[in-house]
Amino acid sequence: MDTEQQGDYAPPAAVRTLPSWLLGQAARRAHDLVTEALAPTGIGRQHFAVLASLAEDGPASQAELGRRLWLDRSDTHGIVSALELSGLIERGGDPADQRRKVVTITAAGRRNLKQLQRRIASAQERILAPLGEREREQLLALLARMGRS
Amino acid sequence: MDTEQQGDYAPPAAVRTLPSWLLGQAARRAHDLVTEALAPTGIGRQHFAVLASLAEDGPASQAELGRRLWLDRSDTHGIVSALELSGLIERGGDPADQRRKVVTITAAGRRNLKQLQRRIASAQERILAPLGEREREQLLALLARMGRS
DNA sequence: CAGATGTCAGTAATACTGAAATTG
DNA sequence: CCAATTTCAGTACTACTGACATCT
Repeated sequence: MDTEQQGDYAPPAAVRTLPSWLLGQAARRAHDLVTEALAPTGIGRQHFAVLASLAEDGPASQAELGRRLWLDRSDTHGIVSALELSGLIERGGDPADQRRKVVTITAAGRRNLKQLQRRIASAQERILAPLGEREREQLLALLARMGRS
Repeated sequence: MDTEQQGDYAPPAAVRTLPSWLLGQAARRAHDLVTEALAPTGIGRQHFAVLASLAEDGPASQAELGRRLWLDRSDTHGIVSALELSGLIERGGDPADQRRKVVTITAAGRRNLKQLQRRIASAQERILAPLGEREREQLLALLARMGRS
């Protein structure tokens, strides 16, 4: 209840100018805006990612879903379970490999996905609001290049 | 144990191109590199921030420290307690206001701070490694402008 | 037997909530 | 009486660890 950045106060330059700190602040703000945008739907960020992956890249086992989305196997299990309860995905056995459970997005899942994408898009808009069009492209290009090495 | 980004796998474009997702990935990487750089010292990121704030902006009550660093009052208490145990700060009563405890950095704290700053600086170097000098400046300028609205 | 998969229980780190006690 | 400060206990979310049973 105190973390909200206020009035005149600011961290010292030794903190405020750190790339890691600036990234953390921006990411936190982005996280909060997306979470807030999704809140009314009862669906979380990871759930959205799973739906998007299934819609875009097709059905997959849970383990493969985790690999696709860089999620822990253990966490993937929980997310998929919740989505199954909501009827947004189906979890069926794989005849070719009886260890696997093939996860497929349902019609309801696809329908829901579009709603979610609209909400998320508007959150992105708010996140990037302070920047102009050219600056947004710059930022995204720079961030995209920071993934490796 | 599965979150590590691997080989050919990648999230779908609907996720991979989201500003919020890109920020999250970059921030996570930055967080991990800083944490790793500080690990041998037994001192965390927030502890560093407290030391830096005290060194740069002078002594403060715990509540004011929290305001300066955008930390929760409750968490500030824990961080300050740990730093006191290590002898890096001192927590003394405020004669002018007996509710407050004035937190001051010690000589050992200042000495330690320089070591920490070196470690953190080298982490920043690794974080920004993929970018050129001009690009680094661009990125930081853009991030700095995303704090408000 | 090694390796992959799904599942579960539990931990760690961080951010947050709510409240009590003390003092201004 | 209201507000600020320190402190504590507990919650929520996310990421992660370790283990087990099942199957290839």
